[in-house]
Amino acid sequence: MITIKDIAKKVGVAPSTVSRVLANKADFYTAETVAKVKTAARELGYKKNQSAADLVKQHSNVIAAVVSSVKTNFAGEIIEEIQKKAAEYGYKLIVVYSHSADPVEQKSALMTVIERPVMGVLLLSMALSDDNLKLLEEAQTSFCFLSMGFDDDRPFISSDDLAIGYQATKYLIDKGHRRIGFAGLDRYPNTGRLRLAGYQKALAEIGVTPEDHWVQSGDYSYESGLRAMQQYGAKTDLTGVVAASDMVAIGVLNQAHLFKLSVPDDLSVIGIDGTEMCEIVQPQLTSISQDFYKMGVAGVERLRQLDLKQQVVKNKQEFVPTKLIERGSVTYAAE
Amino acid sequence: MITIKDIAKKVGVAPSTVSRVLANKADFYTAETVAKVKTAARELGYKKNQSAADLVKQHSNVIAAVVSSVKTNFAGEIIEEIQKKAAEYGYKLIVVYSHSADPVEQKSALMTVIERPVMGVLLLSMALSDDNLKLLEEAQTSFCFLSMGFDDDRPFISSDDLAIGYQATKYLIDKGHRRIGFAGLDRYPNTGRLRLAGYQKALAEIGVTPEDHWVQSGDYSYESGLRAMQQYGAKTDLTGVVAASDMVAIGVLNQAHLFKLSVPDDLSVIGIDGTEMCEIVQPQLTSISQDFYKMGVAGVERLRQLDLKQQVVKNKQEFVPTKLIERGSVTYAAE
DNA sequence: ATGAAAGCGCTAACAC
DNA sequence: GTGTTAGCGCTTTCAT
Repeated sequence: MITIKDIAKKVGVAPSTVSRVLANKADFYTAETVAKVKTAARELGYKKNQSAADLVKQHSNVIAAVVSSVKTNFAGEIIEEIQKKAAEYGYKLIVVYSHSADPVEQKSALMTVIERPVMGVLLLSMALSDDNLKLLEEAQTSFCFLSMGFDDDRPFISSDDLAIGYQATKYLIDKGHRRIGFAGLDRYPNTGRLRLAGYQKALAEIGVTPEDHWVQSGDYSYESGLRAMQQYGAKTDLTGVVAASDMVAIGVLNQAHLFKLSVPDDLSVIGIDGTEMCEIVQPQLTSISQDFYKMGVAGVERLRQLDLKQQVVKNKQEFVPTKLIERGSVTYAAE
Repeated sequence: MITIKDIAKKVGVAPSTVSRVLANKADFYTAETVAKVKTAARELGYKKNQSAADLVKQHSNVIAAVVSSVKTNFAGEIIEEIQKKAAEYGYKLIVVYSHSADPVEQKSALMTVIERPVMGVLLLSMALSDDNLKLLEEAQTSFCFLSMGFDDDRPFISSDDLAIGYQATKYLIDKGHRRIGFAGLDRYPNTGRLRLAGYQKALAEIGVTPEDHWVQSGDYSYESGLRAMQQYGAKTDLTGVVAASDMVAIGVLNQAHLFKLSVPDDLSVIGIDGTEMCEIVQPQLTSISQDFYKMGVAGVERLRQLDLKQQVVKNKQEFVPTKLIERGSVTYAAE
């Protein structure tokens, strides 16, 4: 491995000079030195060990994103936003994946990022176990949860999941639906519980108590949607379904299709997330869009504020607005 | 920041002892010491600086994946495989994203991983510019390209893209098609050129010369598929289309649908990749499946061999077999 | 079984 | 402008 010492020796200067030249510090050295150093670096195939630099500087410009590889597909969209915003500020982004539910794998993913110098960590749709949250809090690293809210005091930027559940359900109610299912929901993380609560609240307002089989659990995946619809059955008495994610909605759509049910005429379906998938399926999917752009940007900004120590985080818990986009999967209830 | 020194001071032992205990080195110390050290570590909220350890050990157990965020969606599948296999060997995985086409962004992504201690880097569907390839080669880091082949001597594990193009086209030909389009192709990276060559070869065998407008360029995205089909037009004389990716195929499908063309009756469409999307769309998509499982596993294995220095890489360039999965988007040509 | 000391590659005072 | 020195947090001989 080639180090600055090797360059220093070859050029006949001190390692510190090499360091300064290569770091483009203000030009406190002759053009000649610069040229010699840079040439030598190139010739030797020098590659900086940024970790060593971070070690002495006690600072890194790497943002880490820990992403739950949950079977919905919005992660890509938000990662792209984070990356773009990070690049604007000269931050790099590394991503590690974990399954939201398994604490051991969670810990491994978390450790991967907090055991090395990172400027901050963004947790994407992660429901961290208590142990792992403690780990993170003790790690002396800035962090912020994205796209998942909590009822304790940890920092997050998320959609208001209670509102989402409510809004989706209310929308179907306003279209005349009263027998409305909720499909593909993962009750374990907060997100799921809140969306369910919103659903129940909207139904309660019109005096409807959901029957047990109306709510079908799952894991936000396409398969969950398929299964939920299979449970509802071809002769379901439901006229509308709130799906826990777009992928679930598509599963419901396809299984309904297999049952020869027409969406939206026989069954209205509304998704959650507003991913690109909505426009790709037939019929196009009416969905509650989460503002992934805003979440990504706000996440990076927040880490940046902490990095700059310009200000303490205010507004630690922040909701970003959602928007219901009407497409073709919902219509008025029949009767 | 709490270091082993702090623990050492608190417990009244040397830092080296703390290091040994915490690293679970063979039990060359009393149970009492172990207990004291571990307790102190917990109490102080000690967090290891793995980078510092890597620095002295001159070794890391992190595999880095550089992923081109090209608009096809197989990356998730292969990353999952890599992660699983890596975990088996105790390696961690970090992922960085880049756009395949922009050398500056490529370089930034590449630097992010080679400037720190990594055991090896896997390049996923990345067409590295010459400059950046040189950078990588000089970095003294093991690497291997995945899911993209090359005609120089760099190491890769990929599907045989020429064969893919040929196989897809030949399949349509065997179904009686002669006027066959190729949609959504990115000619820039090798992958695209090879698939196109395979397509041309298959057509040449039956004495058909593709007309200019049969081949529609793109970037593997859904939108590319839409656009390609728009170019072909509602009254296209094509009876079959080879799509450069599943997402392109779906774009073609949907635009055909808008044109009131029935797939496969009016137009047969075959995709490439074999992603989960194939089963989700209507009609289900016949596609050439790439074996992402095998690529992920083989990539990790190869890095591991290099890491262990057990053997030099043989079989540096390796093709993994593809498989044509018949679903519902192709049928016999009409006439 | 544990301590002392050296050093990984780099940067940042502080000299000169 | 550039060299000297110290040290980031950790591991690893080599002693004892």
